[in-house]
Amino acid sequence: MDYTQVKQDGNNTVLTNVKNFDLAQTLDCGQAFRFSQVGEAFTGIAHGRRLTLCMDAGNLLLMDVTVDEFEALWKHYLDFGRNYTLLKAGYAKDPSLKQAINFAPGIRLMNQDPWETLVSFILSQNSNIPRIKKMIEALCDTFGRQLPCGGFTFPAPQTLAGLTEASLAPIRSGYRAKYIIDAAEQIASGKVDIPTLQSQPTLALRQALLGILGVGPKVADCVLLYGFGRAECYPVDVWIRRVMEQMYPNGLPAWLNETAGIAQIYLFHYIRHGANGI
DNA sequence: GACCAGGCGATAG
DNA sequence: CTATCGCATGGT
Repeated sequence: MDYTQVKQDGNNTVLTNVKNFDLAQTLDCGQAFRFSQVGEAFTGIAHGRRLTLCMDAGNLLLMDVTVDEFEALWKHYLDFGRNYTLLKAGYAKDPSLKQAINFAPGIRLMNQDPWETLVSFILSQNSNIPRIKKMIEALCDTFGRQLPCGGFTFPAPQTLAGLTEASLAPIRSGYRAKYIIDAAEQIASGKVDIPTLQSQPTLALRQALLGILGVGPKVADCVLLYGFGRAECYPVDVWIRRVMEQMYPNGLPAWLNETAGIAQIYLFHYIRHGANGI
C-alpha cells in the first residue's frame, strides 16, 4: 500500500504517510482535464461532485470526503489499490523508464468515469491540452448540472444525445461536435452499454469503442486505460511516437505487457516536460 | 503568421 | 491493406 492508514478528521479523510503520489504530477499530466491548482490544493469535479485534495506533511487530505466514500470511490479513482513501489521497481529495469520515473515519481494512473473519458479523448484529437481543457469546461458549463459549491458536473449521455451540431457551437469543438453527438447517442440508446462492457475482455471492449464515430485506435486506448482501467493499453500519440523513436527504436520491452499503459503515462510526461533532446 | 496539436474519416492506390 | 488529405480551431 502507498499509505499507512485512512482516518476521518472532521469533514475530511486523511491518508497518512502517502508515497508515490504528487497532486500536480497526477492530476495535471494529461490524463484528466478538470483539475486545477488553487493555492496548495487541487480541485476539480468528478463523479458528479467536487473533489478537493491537499498534501500536508506527507499526508493526503480529501476535503469533505468520508472514509466510506473514499473506500467506495476515490481510492480506486486515484489507484490506491495498487502498490506503486513494487510497480516502479519493476519498471526501473529499463533505463529510459527509470529516468522518466525519476523525473516525475508522483504520477499515478487515474481510474476515471468511462463516459467522461470517452468524450474527453474524442475532443482531444488533433488538439492540445490547454484547448482540450477549455472545450471540456465549456461542455460542462453549457450542459452540466450546477453544483452548490460552484462548477458544473460532466453532462450525462442522455443530455447530449439528440443535440444538434449547432447547439454544441459554444464548445468550439469544430468537426468533433458530430463525434460527441454520435457517442452520446450510442451510449444513451444502450447500443454501447458501459456496464456490460466493464466485464468484457479488452479486445471486445476496444472493438465496441471503435464503432463510435471519432474513436480510432489512439482514443480507444486512452478510454481503455483511463476510463476502464485496462492498464495493458498503450496509447500512441505524436508524443509517444517521439518516445518510441528516441528511446525504443526496437520497440517496448516485452515484459511491460500488463502495465504498459501506466509506463506510458510516465513516458508521456517525460517527453513533454523532461527530456531535453535525448 | 506559420506551424502544430494526446487523430480520425474518407478516399484512392 | 497502407498512404494521403482535409478538417475547425486555438496554442505557441
